Amino acid sequence: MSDCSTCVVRNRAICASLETDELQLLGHLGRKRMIKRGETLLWEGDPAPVVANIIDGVLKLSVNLQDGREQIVSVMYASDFIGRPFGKESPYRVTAMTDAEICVFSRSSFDSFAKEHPDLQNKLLQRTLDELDRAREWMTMLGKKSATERIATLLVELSDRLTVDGCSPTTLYLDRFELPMDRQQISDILGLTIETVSRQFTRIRKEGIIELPDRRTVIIKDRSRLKALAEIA
Amino acid sequence: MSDCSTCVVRNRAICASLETDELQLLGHLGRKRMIKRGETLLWEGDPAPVVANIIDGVLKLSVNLQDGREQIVSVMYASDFIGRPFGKESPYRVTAMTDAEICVFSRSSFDSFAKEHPDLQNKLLQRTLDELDRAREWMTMLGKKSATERIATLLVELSDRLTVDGCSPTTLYLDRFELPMDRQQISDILGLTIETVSRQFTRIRKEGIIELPDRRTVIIKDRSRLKALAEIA
DNA sequence: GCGAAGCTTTGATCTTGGTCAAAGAAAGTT
DNA sequence: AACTTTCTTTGACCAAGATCAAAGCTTCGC
Repeated sequence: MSDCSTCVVRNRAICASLETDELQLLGHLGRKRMIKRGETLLWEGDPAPVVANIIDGVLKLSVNLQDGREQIVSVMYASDFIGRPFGKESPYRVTAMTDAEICVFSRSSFDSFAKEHPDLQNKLLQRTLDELDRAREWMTMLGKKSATERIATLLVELSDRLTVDGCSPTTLYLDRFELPMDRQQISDILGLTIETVSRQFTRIRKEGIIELPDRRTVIIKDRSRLKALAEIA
Repeated sequence: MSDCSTCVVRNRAICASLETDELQLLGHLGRKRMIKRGETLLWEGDPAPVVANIIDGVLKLSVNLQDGREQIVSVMYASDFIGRPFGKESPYRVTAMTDAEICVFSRSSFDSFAKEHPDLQNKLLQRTLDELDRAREWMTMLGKKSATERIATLLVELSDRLTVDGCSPTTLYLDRFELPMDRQQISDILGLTIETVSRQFTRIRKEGIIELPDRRTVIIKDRSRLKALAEIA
């Protein structure tokens, strides 16, 4: 079991909808678990035995094609909810992009707990609606944006979502952060090739908008120009 | 008010989660409404005053960019649910692609009804999760598929979703149907240009996979080859 | 520290799909 | 029916990004 009251994502995860006593009940069902970078939590087509809250780290949801390529359909951060409650198997593979800490529940026990807590279910619905909005924004990117715009969009999102876990205000943007993924994964998120990703990084670096002290670190030097690049035409 | 018991989508829409007497209560809140092709039901950024079930017809959700172009992020069919319950404004524009009939509820009355009917809310959650899966499939298409694959994918989806409204079994696929959208709209769905769409139509027509007796009609002559085309690599 | 294995970057070339332009076909109007 | 308007197709050309290939860098193991 987990001690929810001291959980760093207590107020941001779906658990925020619960009262203290209900939280304790849920806590008895959950279990903290570490997963290492690269480890896969859920395989597509699996009867999805678990759902989870992300406490720390970054995970990806991906659709893997027969020829070995993959499209990453979502990148999830601390306080996000993972898995497919109620019925259905998970249609995606869920893999850790960084070492991560998650709070797992068996699907069946979570399902029945949720059925008895409409507030939780309501929160879950709102989360899912938000997730849907995010997916559709991504669709617009894939449908309409150029390579440069895609890179800029990703960097802006990361600098927003990668804030130090716990209690940072949502207005905080990071000007320096570690990429939770390599170039290949960036290309799989953005629907580009690794070479194009690399060339675009070089390009906006040469324009002085960002710095890349090493392959994983990004420093945003000119946020307003980066944001302008991320916008469409 | 609407007479839900005779509604053609009664068993497929979210209303299917309700008992007869609850259904009557909801029916008092709903109102049938016709909208004409091209008419916009909801504008992006609006305080989204309504939610609705589609009874008949096809509607699109779109993100409209400053330069007048648009990305269509979803195409919705009979029995689908439209709108953003609980809070938030609608981030998309909702427009009829064909003449359509919908069952509208004011957001506030629907919200409070849903709060008191967990089954309905649960159904709504499952719908939204399904919708999310659909959006992510679309993302994979936009990220990885070629122009030909995109066209083939859309035609397969339409022949599946455009079944005669009411009570057709889900196994029915149409081999002849009317496109609910023009070439421009197809290009806005698939993230292509209208010229590319036209060329790809011509191509698979010349290969004998489909026939195009007029600009709106599609006849699938060789479904297995069309399905093969829709698959990746 | 040396070598192997991975990443990442850069370069050269090619392809797909975009852009620009114009002609054909339907549909709507007078 | 003639004319306008709108939608669709086709053609010629272009460009963004993909592909193929090779060279630099890191990282890791010994």
